[in-house]
Amino acid sequence: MPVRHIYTPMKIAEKHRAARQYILEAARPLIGQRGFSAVGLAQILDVAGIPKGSFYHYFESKEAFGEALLQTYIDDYLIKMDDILGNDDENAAQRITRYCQFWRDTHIEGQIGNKCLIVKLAAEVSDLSERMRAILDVGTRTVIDRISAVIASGQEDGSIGSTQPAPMLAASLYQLWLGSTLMVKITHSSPPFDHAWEASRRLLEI
Amino acid sequence: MPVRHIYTPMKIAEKHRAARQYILEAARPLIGQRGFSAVGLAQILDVAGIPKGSFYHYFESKEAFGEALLQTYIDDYLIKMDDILGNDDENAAQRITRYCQFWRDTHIEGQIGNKCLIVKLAAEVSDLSERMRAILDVGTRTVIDRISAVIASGQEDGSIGSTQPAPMLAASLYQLWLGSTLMVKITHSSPPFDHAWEASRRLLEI
DNA sequence: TTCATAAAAAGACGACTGGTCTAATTTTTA
DNA sequence: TAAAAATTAGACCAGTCGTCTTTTTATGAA
Repeated sequence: MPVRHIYTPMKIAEKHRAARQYILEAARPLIGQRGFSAVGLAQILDVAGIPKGSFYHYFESKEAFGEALLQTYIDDYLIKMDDILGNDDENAAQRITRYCQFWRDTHIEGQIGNKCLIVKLAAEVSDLSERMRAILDVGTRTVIDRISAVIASGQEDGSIGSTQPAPMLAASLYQLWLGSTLMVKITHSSPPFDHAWEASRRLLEI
Repeated sequence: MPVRHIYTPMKIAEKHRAARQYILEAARPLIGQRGFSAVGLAQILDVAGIPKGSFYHYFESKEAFGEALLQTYIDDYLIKMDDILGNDDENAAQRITRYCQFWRDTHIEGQIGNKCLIVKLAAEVSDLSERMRAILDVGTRTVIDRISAVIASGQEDGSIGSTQPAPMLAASLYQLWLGSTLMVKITHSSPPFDHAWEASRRLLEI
């Protein structure tokens, strides 16, 4: 690489990054509601206020864009998760309870753009793109690991009664809530969340 | 419309019904793998061996076709369910076990065309078509009701220990397995089913 | 400040696929 | 054989993703 002066390239790089972010933010509610394949790039870019022709300056392809979308969603989700599960004033059972409540709140009726992209896209994307599937794989594994850690600490502090292996309990809980969210989508009603919560309490013995 | 004689329309009606059936059968594996929106009518009709122009003689629209697809899938599924759950030689716990095993077998790796359309389409279709959502709503409700009935009989015959309300247990189980199937899709591995089964045993106390 | 150069945006464009509909053809009935 | 119905071919237009050239903007040196 040739020697070159350090001419602050911040402005350009910054604008580029910001535009990328605009596109991802504009896409999230659209794709969260209609799915990945069903939403065209034109519409996303229109909402983001970025010209169609510029898309390939920010993403290599629609699939690469989908990967970035999932990854940023998961990154954001993990931050929120840490926020909820990391509260050290509460015992583990209380933290799990808050997480379940957070899950419910995310999917209340009326909310249209903020719902869980994992629930929405898992079935569609897993058979569509190996790379997007891999991102979901790692992402859900991470989420389950964090739940598992809280459960393990609950088994120590006594707030969780079940002596089942924490990773297994965590996986079961995550699956249960994943399924309940699907049922909420199908039934347009909230009882599935009530059932998930009741079953969670029984499984954890809290 | 002019008066017309009753000229035995059996053959025509029969052919019509058969063609409709061909289309639905051809579509099931395609849509089961790639989703509803992602599969075009041209491809479905191509596989079915029906000219593209004829589609609207069999279905009013793609959405009406989707409704029929879901309804026939659910009807077929309920028949299989009755077959599995209706075996009177076994007690309720054994019948539930067989149903869970059936669920697993349906989603083993390698199987591509026969997987559960409800899992595949729930997230996509619920936000896309109110009528298709309603079919899924009634369909899943029916499935859960049958599971509930078996659980109730298991609580009577003693093979199921839990005294929780059967409808609630049934809903929880269904959600759990729905979610586990999503996780199997994401992870390309079967442990989610193992976790679902273990959690099912705990919830039912069998 | 001015200018040459490089980076980025713009939007038309191509090749294709989507669901739908009309006009023509084939088949069936009287 | 003539009338009617059922079926089909093909056109249609809106939409898809991705590419390409032109225009605009930003940059660093003189």
